[in-house]
Amino acid sequence: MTLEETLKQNTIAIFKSEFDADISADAVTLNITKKEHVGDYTIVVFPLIKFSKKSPEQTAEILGNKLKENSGIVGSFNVIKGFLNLSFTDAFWQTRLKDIAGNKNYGTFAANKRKVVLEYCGPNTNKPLHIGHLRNMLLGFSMSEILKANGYDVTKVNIYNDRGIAICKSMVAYKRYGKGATPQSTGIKGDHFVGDWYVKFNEVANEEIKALPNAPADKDEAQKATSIFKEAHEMLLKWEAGDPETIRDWKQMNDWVYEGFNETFKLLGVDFQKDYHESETYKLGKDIIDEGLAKKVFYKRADGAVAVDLTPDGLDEKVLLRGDGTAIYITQDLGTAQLRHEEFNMEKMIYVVANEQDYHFKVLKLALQKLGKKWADGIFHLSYALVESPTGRFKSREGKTADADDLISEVLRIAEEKTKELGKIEGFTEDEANVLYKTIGLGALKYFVLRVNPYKKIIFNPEESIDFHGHTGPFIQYTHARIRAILRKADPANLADFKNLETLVAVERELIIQLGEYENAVLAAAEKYDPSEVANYVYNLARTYNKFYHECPVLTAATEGEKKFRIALSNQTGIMISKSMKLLGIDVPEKM
RNA sequence: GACCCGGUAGCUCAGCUGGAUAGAGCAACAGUUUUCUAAACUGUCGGUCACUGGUUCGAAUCCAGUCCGGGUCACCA
Repeated sequence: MTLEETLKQNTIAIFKSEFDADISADAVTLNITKKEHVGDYTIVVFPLIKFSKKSPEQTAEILGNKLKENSGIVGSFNVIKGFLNLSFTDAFWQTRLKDIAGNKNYGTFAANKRKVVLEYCGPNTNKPLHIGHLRNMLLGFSMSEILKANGYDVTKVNIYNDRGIAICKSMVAYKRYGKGATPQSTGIKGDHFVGDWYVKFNEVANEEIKALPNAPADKDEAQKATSIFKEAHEMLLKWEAGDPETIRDWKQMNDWVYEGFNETFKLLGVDFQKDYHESETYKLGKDIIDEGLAKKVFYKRADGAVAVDLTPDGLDEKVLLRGDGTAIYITQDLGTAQLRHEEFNMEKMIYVVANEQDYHFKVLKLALQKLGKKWADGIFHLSYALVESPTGRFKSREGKTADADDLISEVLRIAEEKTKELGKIEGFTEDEANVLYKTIGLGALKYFVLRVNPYKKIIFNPEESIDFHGHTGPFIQYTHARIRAILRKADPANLADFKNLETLVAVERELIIQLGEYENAVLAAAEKYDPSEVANYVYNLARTYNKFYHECPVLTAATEGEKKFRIALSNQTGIMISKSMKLLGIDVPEKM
C-alpha cells in the first residue's frame, strides 16, 4: 500500500468511528504540503465537513488527533483554516527509505498479463524521417517502457507505408537519372538516397510544368499532366499487377530505405517486435466491410461506395470503401486492427499518431464498436501535436532543419563541443568519450521532446532549443554522475545500510518524500499516456538532490551514522533517477 | 460554417478529477568553489492565468459566451 492509500484508509476509518459517516477514498484530498507551511502531507478537510457536520477547524483537529493516535506514523500536525498539515516522524521517513531501498522492484509493478499492442513510427518509405517521427518514436518507446513498468505485456509494432504513388516517384526519377548509383557507391544513407530521388522527381515535374502550354492552376492537377508523373502512374499500375521487374526494383528501393531507417532506430535506441507493411495489408478490410453490410451497420450508397453513418455520434457520413471496390486508408486500418486482434488478442491497441488524424481514429474505433467488437473499446489514439519552428510548421522543402538525422548529429556535435569545453573527458578513452557525447546529446534531445505534454505543440528553435542547463536531460544526467562519484568512494558493500538518526534535515526529508512519489509518477504516466509525468518527476528529484548536495556533506558528514544514512539516500536517489530516465529511453552516465 | 486541441512571466513549460500567497527553467542582474563534479547552488527582477459572465465557502482549474492560434470535416495517406 502506498503512503497515500494508508492515510486515506485511516481517514475513512476515522470518519466511520467518529462521525458514523461512509466516505470514499476520492473524497479525501491529499497533497504534499506547500513549503511555506510546516508539514509533509496535507489533508484538505473542506470537502469532508458535510460528513463530520462540524467546522473545518474542529474536523481537522479531530482527524489530526486520531491519525496521530492510530496511524502510528503521524508525529505531529497543525491546522490552518481547513488544512490539516501532517508531519511524519523522522523515524518513519528513515524506515520508509529502508523499505524503498530494500525492495529491488520498487516502482515496477508485477506482471498483470494484460496485453498491449503499441503501434508507432509509421514512416513513408519515400523519404527520410523528420522531426515529427522523432517525437513519435520517443513517445512511443517511452510509453512502452512505462506500460511495462506498470505490468503490461507490450508488443511494439511499426507499420511502413511502403507502396503507392510516392515510392513510384522516387523509382521513376532513379530509373531515369540514377545511372545505377547506390547508397554504397555514393556514401549516402539509404533513406536519404531514396528521398533525394523523390526530390529530384518534383524538380523535374516542376520544370515540365513550366514548359506546359496551359498548365492547370492547381499544383497537383498540373503535375498529373507531366510525362514523368504519367510514368510513375504507369509504374504503380504495373506494381499492382505484380510485374516482376517493377516489384524487384521496388524491393530494392525499399530495402535501401530500411537500411537507413534501421541505422536511425539503432542510434535512438528504439525497436519493434513486429513490422507491418502496407503492401501486404492494403487489401485487408474487405471482410469487415462485408460483415458491416451483412449486419446493416454499413450501407452501399447509390454511387456504389460503402459508408457508415456517424452523424448520431457527432461525426459525419464516412466512406469506408471506394465505389470501384478498392481500399482506402480506413479500409486497411479496419482490416489491420482485426488482424492484430486475431494475432494478439490484446486488451489495448495504442496508436501513436499525430493529432492531424484525430478524426480518423474516432471513425476507426466507432466503426468497429458499431460492429459489436468489444475489443475495439481498447483502441486508444495517443495523439500528439506537431513540432513547429518559431515561424510555424516545418515544411520538408524549407531547409534541412526538420530532418531527424541532421537534428541528431547536430545535437551530438553540440554535446561533444560543450563537453570538451568543460574539460570533462579527462581520463576517457576515445570510445568512452564518444559514448558520453551520445549519451548527453541524445539525453538532451529526448528530454526536450518528452518533457512536454503530448497534446501540446512543441516550438523547436534549432539554434536555441537544445540546452544543457536547467530543466534539461543533461542536468539530470549530471546529478546522476555526481551521485556515482560519491558512491565510488564509499564502501560498496553497505550502500543501503544505516542506523536511524535522531533527526533529519528538511532537505533530507524532502528527498525521501520524493523518492516515495516515484510510484505515483509511473502510475500517472500510464493512466494519462503521458511520459512528461515521469520527466517532470525526475527533474524535481534531481533538483532536490542538488540542493541536498550543497547543504549536506556526505563523505565528510559530522558523524559516521550521518555518513551512512546520506550514502544510502544518495544511492537510492541515483537508482530512482536511473530508473526514471530509463522509462524515457534516456541513459545516464557514470561520469560527465 | 461545424467539430477537435491549444492560449499561464520577455521565451520554453509545470500546475487543470476546484483548495492556502500561481511554480520551474532560460534570458537579465547580484552572489557562492582551500570541502564529495560550478552542466551545480543561493538571491533579485519578472503574472489582469486571453477576455466576459456564471456556479461555490473557495476558480488558472468546472460551465456558458467571445477573441486569438493550430488542426480536421477526401472514394489522399
